Formats: sequence, C-alpha cells, structure tokens
Amino acid sequence: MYSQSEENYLKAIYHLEESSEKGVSTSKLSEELQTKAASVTEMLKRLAEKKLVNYRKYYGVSLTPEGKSWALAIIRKHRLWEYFLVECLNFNWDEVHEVAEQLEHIQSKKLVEELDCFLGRPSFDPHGDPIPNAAGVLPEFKKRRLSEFKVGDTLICKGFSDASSSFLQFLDQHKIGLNTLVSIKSIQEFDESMLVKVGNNEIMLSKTATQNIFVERNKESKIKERA
Amino acid sequence: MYSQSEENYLKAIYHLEESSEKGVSTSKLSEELQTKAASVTEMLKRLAEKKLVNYRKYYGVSLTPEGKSWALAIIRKHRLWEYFLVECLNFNWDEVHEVAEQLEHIQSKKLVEELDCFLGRPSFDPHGDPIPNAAGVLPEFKKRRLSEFKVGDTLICKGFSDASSSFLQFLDQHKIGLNTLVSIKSIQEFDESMLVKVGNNEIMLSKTATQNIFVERNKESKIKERA
DNA sequence: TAAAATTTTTAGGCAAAACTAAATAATTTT
DNA sequence: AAAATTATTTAGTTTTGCCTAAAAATTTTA
Ligand SMILES: [Mn+2]
Ligand SMILES: [Mn+2]
Ligand SMILES: [Mn+2]
Ligand SMILES: [Mn+2]
Repeated sequence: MYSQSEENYLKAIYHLEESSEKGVSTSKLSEELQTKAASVTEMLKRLAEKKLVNYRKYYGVSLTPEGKSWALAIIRKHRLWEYFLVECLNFNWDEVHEVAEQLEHIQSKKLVEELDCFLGRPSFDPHGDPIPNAAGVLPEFKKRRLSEFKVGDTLICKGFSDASSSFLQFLDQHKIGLNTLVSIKSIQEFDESMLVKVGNNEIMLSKTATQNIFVERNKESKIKERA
Repeated sequence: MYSQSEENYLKAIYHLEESSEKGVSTSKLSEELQTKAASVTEMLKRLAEKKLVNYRKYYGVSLTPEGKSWALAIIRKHRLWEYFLVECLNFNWDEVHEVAEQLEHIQSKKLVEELDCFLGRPSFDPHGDPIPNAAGVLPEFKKRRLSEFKVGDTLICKGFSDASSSFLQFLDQHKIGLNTLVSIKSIQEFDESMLVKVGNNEIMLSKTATQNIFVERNKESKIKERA
C-alpha cells in the first residue's frame, strides 16, 4: 500500500510527536531519518497529497488519523517481531532492532494476526515498549523514571527509553533487564548518580542512566511502605 | 547487499536454468518476472557488471557461481519461511507463497540460521520442494512424476511442480497432500487420465494433473512387487 | 524593529527500475 | 540466399527517493 520509505516517515513522525510537545519539524525528521532536510520536505508533500499528514509549509507536520493508524500498525509489527526474535530465535534484546526494521514492512494482515496469536498476544516487547493491538490501541501503563525515586525505594524495571545497543549491553553487564528488582541505596547530591542494589551486587548508575530506566513500584515494598 | 529486484532476477534465472536445457532468454525472463524485455536487458547488464551472471548480448544469460549461491540463499529463505507459515502460523499451503516472496528478502544471517534451527532444520517445504542448507546444498531426492507409473502401482506424493493456488486447492479438495498415498486403478488410453484411489475415494486425474505430481514408490508395495 | 542567524523550501541533478517506441540482430521461411 | 518474422537491444521517458546549492521564510539577537 505504501512504500517502505513512506512507512518510515510515518513511524518517525509518530515517535517525534510522542516525545515532544510542539509539532514535528523538518530538521528533527531529517535527523531521525538520517537524510537531508530537502528530502524531508519533498516526502512531506507526497504524504500530505495522500492525506497521511497535515503539512503546513515552514510550520512542521502532524499525522492525520489515517497516518497515525498506519504508523501504529508498523510499530505493532516491529514490536511483535522483536518479541518473536527474542522469545523464539535466541536473539539478544540488543540485536533485534535492525532486523525488525526490515520485518515491520512485510505486508500481510494474516501474518501479523497469526504471529500475534502464536506469541500469545504479548503486551510489551523485549525493551518494555507497549505493543498496540490490532485496532491500534496501546496497553495501559504508566511511565516513571528511576531518577524520580528516592533512597529506600524498591522498584521493578519495566522499560528503557534509550534503545541503543551500547545502553542495552551496559544493562546486560549489570544484570538489569525487564522485571529486574532494583533498590536505591544512596543518591549522590552533586550529580544525582545512584547507588542501587541489583541481585547481590551494588552498582553505580549515572543520572543519564536512571533517566532512561522506566520502573514501577514493587508491590511488596508498597505493602511495607503502608505498614 | 543486493536489491529486491536484483534478487528476484537471480532467483528467476536459477529456476529457468533448472527447468530448461538451453540458456535463459530475455523473453523467458520477462515472462517469468512479468516485465518487459527491455527492462530485463537493462537489469542483465547491471547483474553482469556485478559478476552475478554471464551475459552475452542476444545469446541469453547464466548464473556465475556467485550468482547461483546468492539465488540458493534466497530460495532457502523462501522455503524456510513457507515452512514456518504452515507449521507455526496456521497458513494453508496455497497462501504462503506471496508472503514468502516478501520474507525471502530480509537480510540477516542470524535470522535464517536461527529460524532453520527453530523449525528443526526441515529438508522440504510445504510443497515438497527441497530446502538448501546453509552451504547452498540441496537434499538428495529423485523426481518422478505420477504420470510415469502404471496400473497397480502405489505411490507416495512428494511434491507438486505447479504451485498455482488453483492447483493446490484442487489437490486439497481431493485430499491429496504431501505424503498422501495414491494407488493407480486404471489409465484411460486416449488421454492418459488416471483413476486413482486416495483414502477411500476414487478420483479421476487428467494427464496435466499427474504430470505435476511428484511421487515416490511406496516401500510396502515395493516389497509386494518383489514377493 | 532591523540585521543576523537559522531553518525550510525550491531548483536542478542523479540512480534504480520500470515503461514505450524505434532500431538492430538472429532465426525461420520461402 | 534473400525476405519475412521474431527476439533483443537501444533510446528516450517516468516515478521514487535521495542529493547539493541557492533562494526564501522564520526566528533570534542586538
Ligand atoms: Mn526496535
Ligand atoms: Mn523495541
Ligand atoms: Mn513459494
Ligand atoms: Mn514452496
């Protein structure tokens, strides 16, 4: 229906709309997609022609409902394939993204639905990112960063906002993954770095790191708190 | 490494080289790929440039060792994905080809090898076509057509050379699939159509049909013959 | 608010991969 | 062996998606 390139633009616009308040600019897009601004302008005109985006010259772009639903369909496929690669094919979570970037463009309604079913309709991908359902609806979840908590809190890792291979490998090294329990031992005042306990080890996390780790309060510790 | 279009040309040349004695002509390729002869000529020049084919103007084309090994890699992926779709995702054998045409172009050594392993290193795809191993070697097997046999022979279906959806659905209707037992009851002299028994039903197969069904002698009936 | 800096768009090209129409080579017929 | 037919290649376009350089609009700064 749409070309790979068009789909990549839709996805990029979706992600940038999510992560920033204002509209999406040509330069942000060109950075995200590793292309020149002139190429972006051209593509935006084509996408506007096809009613996938609202584009006003010089004032950025936003997705139409049609564009958004198409973007969510791509993201759904991307995350389902990532889940498949990790759960079925022994991929590590830091090596799935590239392949999923290719697989997300495969066109087949039946393929996606059967894959979803085969995998047991997962709600989150290996990085903790939510998987939209067939209707494009994301599962409910709250995003709080490890950096927002204080000494004594015990938390469960639920996602990571920097998906770079180096960050994921760093997490692996320190045995931090999805659903890992982390408790905060101390916080350095001058740079907000945290000393946390993971399993039996204590490790130091910079603020950059703690801002990129999404967590949920541990139920057990919640009970303790109330008690 | 190579574009989807280039890969489709390599695959088409491979298949045409297999199925015909002489070299592969521009017109055969244009027919196979549903494009115009002029487009084929252009592409052949590009592929020759890249040392994937031997191309002599006006005299057709053949694959170089490099081209052949690339073609086999694509075919390997195509057939592994078809196997996956049928075995894991509830696809029927007549609906896998289109999707496999897309999946075969996904680039990832690890993906193919892990998929192969996950599926249990199958030797034949859902249509009975042989799956090359990682080194590009095809499993041993002998191709004999149902049309070559005579009254009284009992055979096991091992493959089908016409992969059209309509033929596969015809086979489904008559409960003929991979490893189905078929015994020849009678053969009409004037058109060579066969009356065969499949399960408890007797059905009539035209010569066109029997020529497109690959079979193996049934071991049991072999023993009977000798006895 | 006018000048400077930055961002975005336009204009003009390029490469891949397709097409049509015309030219040319190969093959078949007479 | 020449003519007719068929197959193949060449030439010239088109579309997609990218590029650089130049022009224009917006935003920032003074
Ligand atoms: Mn990813
Ligand atoms: Mn992910
Ligand atoms: Mn197939
Ligand atoms: Mn097949």
